[in-house]
Amino acid sequence: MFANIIIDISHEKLDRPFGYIIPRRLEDVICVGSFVKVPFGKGNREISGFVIEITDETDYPVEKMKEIMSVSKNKEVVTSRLIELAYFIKTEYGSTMNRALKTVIPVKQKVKHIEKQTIVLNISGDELTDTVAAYNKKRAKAKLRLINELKEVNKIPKDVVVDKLNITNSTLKSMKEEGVIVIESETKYRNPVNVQAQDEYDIVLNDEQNKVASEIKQAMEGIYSGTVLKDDSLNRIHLIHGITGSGKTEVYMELIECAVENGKEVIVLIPEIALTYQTVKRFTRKFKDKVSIINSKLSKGERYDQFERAKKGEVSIMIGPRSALFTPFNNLGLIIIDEEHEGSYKSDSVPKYNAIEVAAHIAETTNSALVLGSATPSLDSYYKAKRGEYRLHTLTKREKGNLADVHVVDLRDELHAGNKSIFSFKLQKLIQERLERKEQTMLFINRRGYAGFVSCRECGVVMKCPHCDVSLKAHNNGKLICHYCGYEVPTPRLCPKCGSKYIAGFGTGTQKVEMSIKKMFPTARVLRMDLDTTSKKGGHEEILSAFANGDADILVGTQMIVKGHDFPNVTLVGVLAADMSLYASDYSAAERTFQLLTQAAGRAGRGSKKGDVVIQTYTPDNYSIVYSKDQDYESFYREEIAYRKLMLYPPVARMTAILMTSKNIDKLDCAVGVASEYIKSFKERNNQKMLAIIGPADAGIARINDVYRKVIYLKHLDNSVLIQIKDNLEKLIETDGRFDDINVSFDFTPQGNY
DNA sequence: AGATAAGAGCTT
DNA sequence: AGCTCTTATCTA
Repeated sequence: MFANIIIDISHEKLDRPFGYIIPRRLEDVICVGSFVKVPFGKGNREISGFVIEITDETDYPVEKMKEIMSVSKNKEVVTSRLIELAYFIKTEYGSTMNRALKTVIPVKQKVKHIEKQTIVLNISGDELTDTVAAYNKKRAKAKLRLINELKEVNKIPKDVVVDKLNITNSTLKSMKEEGVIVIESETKYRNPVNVQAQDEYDIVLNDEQNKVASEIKQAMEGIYSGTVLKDDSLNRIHLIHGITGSGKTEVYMELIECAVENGKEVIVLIPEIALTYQTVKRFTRKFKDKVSIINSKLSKGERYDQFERAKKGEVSIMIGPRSALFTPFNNLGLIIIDEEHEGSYKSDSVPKYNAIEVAAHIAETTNSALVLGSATPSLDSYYKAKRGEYRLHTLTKREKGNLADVHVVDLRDELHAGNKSIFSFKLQKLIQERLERKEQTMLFINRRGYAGFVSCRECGVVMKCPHCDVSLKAHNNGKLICHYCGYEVPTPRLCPKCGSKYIAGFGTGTQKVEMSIKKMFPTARVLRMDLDTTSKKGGHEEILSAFANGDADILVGTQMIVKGHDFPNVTLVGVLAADMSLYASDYSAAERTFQLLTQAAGRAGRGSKKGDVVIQTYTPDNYSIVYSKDQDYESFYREEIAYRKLMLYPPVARMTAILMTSKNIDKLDCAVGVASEYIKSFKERNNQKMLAIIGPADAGIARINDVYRKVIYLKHLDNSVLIQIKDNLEKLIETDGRFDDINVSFDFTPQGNY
């Protein structure tokens, strides 16, 4: 017998199955999905691999074939269903089969080869060069790269975090042995959320919820009984558009119950940020120990255990972020994706899969229903629903409490009225009221750090990161930090260019808001929540529960505070600079602004008390601001989709971003030119009048970590044309020497800009 | 010539 | 990716 094996090395040239002989002694232990060790290459070095097929015939000469050495203890590491899914992800999103398999299996296998590490050097000068030479006899490429990096680094004083290097683990080990202090990127794990059985759960659905639930349940019964066909997406995929606080979760509960009663298993995706004890409790109260939860803070083992329990049938409901999609259930019947508009459902590392698309594929192959829910559906999903690809359901009534009063404040008027603070008079007055009434306030700002960038008022020079094309952000620990590569320097007291002492921060960040609040309302107890405080204190949950317990009067934070949390005592929400996200120059800026404001406004007045929302802006007439005031999704959608139609933007047309990066700017310029000429000639040759080519241009951030970035956008109504261009371009890139040292990546669903 | 660095090809 | 064999480049 032979086994076809995917070698555990992620490289295009090895991205195919290799045949191995299954020795007699292993015949009973090896199955499809086994994780094995095999001899590979000259010198027969021991490499791991996944068995993806077992067969008794082979094209490869048996006498040249090697034997499998050993099998890992647990027989089936990946189920056949997940191998198929990995193949889908590989072909759909472009990655090696090895990498696709790894995204799909429960335990993140150790990445053997290149890992990003932060290193700190405690040596300099000749000593440094000698050290590097000493431990790098063999690996020419790694060595060269390292030396180049280190030469540059030499200029920087010792004991300073210098850079993030791509180095192999063995090099890292040797460096440690050589006495170089190496700080590896830390991974923090926390204990899983404890699932405790609680008293029976208080659910009575209102008419509206009932209607939606029974419609979807009817479709589910149809799916399970086989009357709904595989490609009947209208019955298979459902979009629930329910305003904030309309009780989507109650509907989910009802649907989950229906699936469980039919002997089916359920996956519920919730954005990581909303995966708090509060959220999870609602599920465990109803479904008790049938529920399992995973989050990214679980250790590999803990996470693996939860997936094993699902595989054995010990649990039937899995709640988690994006990766919970890969729960190895044997009898899946329902996938729910809550807050489906959330950006976190799109993977940002290779393979860049979209959880909604993958879920749709899983639903089709496992005969399950897919339910998407949001108060502010993504334009993409709503468009599909309108076109009859998804079934649309709406919830218009707020369960308890009323929609808050939304006040839009024009910041230009405030300035004219002599208000120099970052809080409008209206907001100040309302905060004061809340403090007196012992109610809570949330203040939201779309930035972190004490201030934005730092510049000299004398000569105008802006403090920039030496490795990235972005300005450094000032933090109140006296340091300037690059938010892209982590580079940090102490804040200079004098301008490094002209020596002026008038060097100061601009803009407003969460820290500055916190300070200003404390100054203006000295008695107020303020909590701050942003990337700084959450990483320090080991998670946002701590801050949120402190706020929920009433430990503070005001919560100041970035995006993360507006997402799906339910604080009954919050009656005031302030959005300090609503336009901030409008300035992003990509096509979905208005969509994200509308989502953000609507979700933020939905935070106020969840309890019995009336709520107020203050939106401060310089552009009060912008439609994303006007419609969010009344939570008028429909009108926003109509205006936004008209714009997308006019401009040929997604979801009306398909778009591809071709991102090209290189350390060498001249080579990059040349390559980008070649690519763009090629696409233009493609357009001519094939008479593709509808193909729009934008660029090439610098990416939004033109340089990150000393790597230059350029981008070309393509738009077309027909995605297959874009794929054709991609295939042709890839061939060109492989053969044309002008693309050496150039990294090219294609993104077929670009969100935000590059 | 001899050493060494960059390049190309292959892996079952 | 990592190993080995091949070719280009450097040192006197």
